[in-house]
Amino acid sequence: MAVKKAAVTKAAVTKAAKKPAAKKPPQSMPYDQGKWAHVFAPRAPGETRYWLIKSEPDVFSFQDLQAAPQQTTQWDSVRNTGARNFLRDGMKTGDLAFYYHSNAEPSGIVGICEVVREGYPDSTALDPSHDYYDPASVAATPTWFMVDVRAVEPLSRAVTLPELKASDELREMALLKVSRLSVVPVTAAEWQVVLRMSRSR
DNA sequence: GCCAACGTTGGC
DNA sequence: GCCAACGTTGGC
Repeated sequence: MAVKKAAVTKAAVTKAAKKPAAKKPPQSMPYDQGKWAHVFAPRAPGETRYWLIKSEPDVFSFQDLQAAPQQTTQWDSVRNTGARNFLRDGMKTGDLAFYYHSNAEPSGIVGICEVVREGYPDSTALDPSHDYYDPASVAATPTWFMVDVRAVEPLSRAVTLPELKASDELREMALLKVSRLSVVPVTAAEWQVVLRMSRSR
């Protein structure tokens, strides 16, 4: 059963872009040589890494995850290559992830979940009847991947986007630096800062 | 391979 | 609803 969680298609009509492009875009490079190389680097024995996954609560909230069988779901329907690389090659079983509610009131980090199955082909991309079917992705060489995540616990208090932005210690947080990636890495230091914020007040 | 058009995310 | 950011597509 495939639940759409990321890359939610809006019914709204998108206006055509109209500004002349002036800049030249940075050359894209292999993900393991770019600024995210460290999240794909070999790990120390037993090392846990941290992530943040976004979902619109109207589509699939943290409460929905808690209510799911085994409090687990497939993190499917991601159709962005950067996020795909994190799902396919970065996240390992036992890693922890913040659960972020986007397009919410307020947007923010609301819970913690755990990776319980490492990247495997996203079945929604292979199913012609699915809204997120991608004919370019075939079973033998799948383009899109997903992981399974299980709810661990809600934060005792949600940490909102304005709070995250206001923190000097989170100035370099990927969530705040790179827009529109539905899966982003979180450093161990940032993880602790957010937890501390969630426990305050 | 370049780059303009187009599509999507998500904050505001 | 608007639009900045940025990824993808496709004509050439």
